[in-house]
Amino acid sequence: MPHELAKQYRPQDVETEIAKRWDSARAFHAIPDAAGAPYSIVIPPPNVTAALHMGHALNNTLQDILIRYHRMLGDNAMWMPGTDHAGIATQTVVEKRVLQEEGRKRTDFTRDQFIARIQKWKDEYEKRITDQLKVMGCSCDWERQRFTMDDQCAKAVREAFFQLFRGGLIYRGKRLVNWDPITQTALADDEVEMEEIDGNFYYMRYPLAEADSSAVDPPYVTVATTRPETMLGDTAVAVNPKDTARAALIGKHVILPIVNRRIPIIGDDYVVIPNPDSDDPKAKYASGFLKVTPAHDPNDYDIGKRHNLPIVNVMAPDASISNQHGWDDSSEECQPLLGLSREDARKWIVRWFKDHGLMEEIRPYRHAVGHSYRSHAAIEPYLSDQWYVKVTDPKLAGAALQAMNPKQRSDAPASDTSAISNQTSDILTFTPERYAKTFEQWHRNIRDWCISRQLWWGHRIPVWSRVGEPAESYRAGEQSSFVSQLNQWDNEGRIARGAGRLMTGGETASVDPGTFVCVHYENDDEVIAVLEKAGYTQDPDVLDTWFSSALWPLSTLGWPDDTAELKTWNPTNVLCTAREIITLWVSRMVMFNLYFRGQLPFRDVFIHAMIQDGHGQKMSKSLGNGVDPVDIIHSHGSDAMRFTLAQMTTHTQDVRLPVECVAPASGEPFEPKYKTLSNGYKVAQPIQEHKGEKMVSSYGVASGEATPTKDMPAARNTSEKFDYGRNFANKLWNATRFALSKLNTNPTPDTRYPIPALPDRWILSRIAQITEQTTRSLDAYDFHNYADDLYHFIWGDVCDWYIEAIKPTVETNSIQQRVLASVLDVSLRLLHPAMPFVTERLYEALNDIYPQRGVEGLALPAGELLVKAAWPRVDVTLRDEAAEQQFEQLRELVNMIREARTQSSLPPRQTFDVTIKTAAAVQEFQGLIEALANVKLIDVGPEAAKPADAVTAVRAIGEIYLHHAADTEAERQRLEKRLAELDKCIAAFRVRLNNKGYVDKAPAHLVQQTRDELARVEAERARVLEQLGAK
RNA sequence: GGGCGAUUAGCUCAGUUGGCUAGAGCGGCUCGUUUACACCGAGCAGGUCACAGGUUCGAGUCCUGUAUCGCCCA
Repeated sequence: MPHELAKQYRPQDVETEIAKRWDSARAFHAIPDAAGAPYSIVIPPPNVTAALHMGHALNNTLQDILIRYHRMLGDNAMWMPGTDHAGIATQTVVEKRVLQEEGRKRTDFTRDQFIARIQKWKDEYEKRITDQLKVMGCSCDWERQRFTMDDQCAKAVREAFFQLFRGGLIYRGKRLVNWDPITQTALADDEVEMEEIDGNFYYMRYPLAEADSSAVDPPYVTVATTRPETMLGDTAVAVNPKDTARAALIGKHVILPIVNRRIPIIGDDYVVIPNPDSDDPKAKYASGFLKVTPAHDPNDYDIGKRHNLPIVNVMAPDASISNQHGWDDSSEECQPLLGLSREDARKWIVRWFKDHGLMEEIRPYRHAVGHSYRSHAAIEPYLSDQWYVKVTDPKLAGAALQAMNPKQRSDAPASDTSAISNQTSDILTFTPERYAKTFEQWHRNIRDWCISRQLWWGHRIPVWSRVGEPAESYRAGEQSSFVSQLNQWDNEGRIARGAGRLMTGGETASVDPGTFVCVHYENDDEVIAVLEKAGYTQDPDVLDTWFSSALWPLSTLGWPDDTAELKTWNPTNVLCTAREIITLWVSRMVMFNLYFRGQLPFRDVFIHAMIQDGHGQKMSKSLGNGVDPVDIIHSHGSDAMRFTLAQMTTHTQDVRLPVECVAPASGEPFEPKYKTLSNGYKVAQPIQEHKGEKMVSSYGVASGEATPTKDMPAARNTSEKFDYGRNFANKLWNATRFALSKLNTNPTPDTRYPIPALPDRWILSRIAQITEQTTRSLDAYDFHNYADDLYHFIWGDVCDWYIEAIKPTVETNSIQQRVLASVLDVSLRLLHPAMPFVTERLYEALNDIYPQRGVEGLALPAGELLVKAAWPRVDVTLRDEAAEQQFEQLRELVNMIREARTQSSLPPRQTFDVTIKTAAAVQEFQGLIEALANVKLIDVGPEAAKPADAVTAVRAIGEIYLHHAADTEAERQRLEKRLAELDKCIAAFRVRLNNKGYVDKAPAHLVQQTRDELARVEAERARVLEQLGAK
């Protein structure tokens, strides 16, 4: 039964039903041993922290285009879906929520209780994300969906940790973390907000220590600092060796006031050389001497490592001054400081320096200080024990570098690339190429990876330890049965001991091999019981989220088991992601997949554009300028969103997407009113009003500045950008609707008849071209051109010209019907990866009415579902250059007539008599001209005579005359305008041809081409002049 | 501080290895509802390709510098 198609494409009528059909056909499910070359993609797992935004929509649209394309090519295509637990981000979001709604803090719960709360959040958002992807039409293999903390992934994480631990690639070390002294946890860098505050630069004098220093003038050095209280932990003063005025002091010492610590003056390039005239505030305010406090400043920590300086930590975890955490030379003078807050300590020390004549100057200084985005307390760089992966090892970073496509490496031999091109399966290639550099530089400058986090939500570190006295007894062999038990388990691969080395204060020290025990299997209760009985406890920390993400192409496919999935689809074919992910994630997947499996996780990396708002700002939750793809699907439909996104994304530019509000009751979109925040960002005002309707903007919701109510609901967002795709979907819909009304439902099945008419030969030739173009674009990840070419082919060639050209004949011409059906079929196939819903629906309608399609040179075997249909293959014989050329002539003549008609303000509906004077072989398409230009041809030919009262248009191809329509003034203006254009053109060609250099050096065919063009243009000019003369 | 990218029509963007009379969509203007589509059709207007040098017979495209904007890493 033919389905009635509505007059307009209404996505909401179609999308749900089509999604159900795909689902019940299990169209997205792939099995390892099925036919076809393996093709696979793993989704960059979205964080369960929040719902997806437009950036995800773009990311997943592109992946879906690739997967659907390869599925149609006949590959065994599998797209692995899943989500990421996103440790710190999710835990923080839930903590905030619980505090807001129940007034309870995390520490009011047990660890297990609180994890259960996070788990609930995860379940909710995992579902929401999955639903978002499904309404977008993402053809993921949903039966395989994974989560980075599910059992299968946990098993992979455990195995990976164990192997690295045993291989000596995991160690325990000290690190400065971002410490929040109020909540007493470490924070990730992106949880630290920079805030401008009004502070001071303090210029403090440290006396020189050397006996002869009284001879030096002055007998002290002046250090400049914004944080005087940290001076208690100073272990050096640094000078830039290039600083000629001060470098002489390198090697001498100073006595640290109050503490009376003798510390060296060292040379380090990091120190800024002062320059009072500089625009750079650092140089302007610098004193040339930098106090070095390795325990309390990240840069100083690095300097300390370079110079092997001691690390003196003068603070307790609550940031009060303390001599209990790594400060053992606190003098009598220091005693009053102990226990003071850092703020009070600063006051005390400033006063002390003033009182002792050592405070040279205090200058006001506005600068950025990191604050906890949770407690808003100033962040304290704080030294603590952490676990590391030794990614600097050649087995990790080195292997990743080796795997790069040699053509994309900076040390590539410039000339010889011939041997490389056919080894593509074993090398890592970036698109666009420039991102290879990011990857390479990261690995060349890589630092060991801190993998422990002081969190509850995540993979618990599988290491048991007993730091302190029990290690002694282990060494002494007191519990020999215990030790021999461990030895046995070690041999059996149930545990691994030691953690390489323990780094302290820039040095490394051996650790008793019994201190840290990694337990291989999560459910090995026997081992765990014995360890815990012996006083071991499991490390309370969890792993960095990226540790489990790094295993994603392995864990999702079943590793460490040697599954059929793993064998079939790892390496995957392409990873499709955003720029900042190259270092965070791509790098780690490459290192891990190579280390654990000896193969790349993927062969290609495609980096796509970023989506910004209409003001060029990155979309972010806090600015409320993100757009939920479901909002766009609501206003424009999924296909429209997908197609527009694909068309917008190019290899160079980020994309600006102006965001509009939708009034909830009327559904009308409008541009919101904005305001500018103190940090310079432009955001929508929290409450918006449109034609009397009041609503809360997404910024209002995100910032908490307004709360949606029944009378003032939250507004959806939209963007008129997506009109582009919506209109296109509608165009395709109506073109098909028209075609279906013209197709005879009982066509002759014969495919081998000749194709007589010019439009048919022309459009089939165009089919051959567009198929080749789109295929090439998709293979090159060139989504913009793929979409753009199809848009212009379908709208321009198929609708504006082909369908218009066949209107007079198609109803009675069964051959033409067959071509028309085939043209539509190919269009639907080519467009399906980008617009799956509407094409699937139209394919169904086409199947109902006209099931036998295809012509000679173009096989189009019809199946039930387009999602499983074959990508078109065209025979070279379909190309018909003669038809293309002729159709071009036709178009030119029709355009001339249309132009002359409009410009002379002639009624469009009136059918004019027309004479055409041209040498072109017009006879073949006279009828087409009449139909397309709405004219009646009176005379055609090279010698056709111009009637007396005709409007004339002139082009190189010939002249057209509209009878009984002379409008002398309009025509004269038109001819003069054309004359000016031609004169400009002729002048340019002549300049070029009069240039000896051009004629001598440019390729001969180009010179000839210029001569031909000039001749053409000059001939047209002569005709124009002739017509003007007649006026 | 290091790296990468951008600057082309009022707006958002194309412009493949230098070889156009520089393009598209939206917006604007003028016409038009003889049944595919007003989410439409026909036509028109609109650009010193950020700026300054350079290479070349020839530069939107390559090189150098300047300005502005953005991103990534520290």
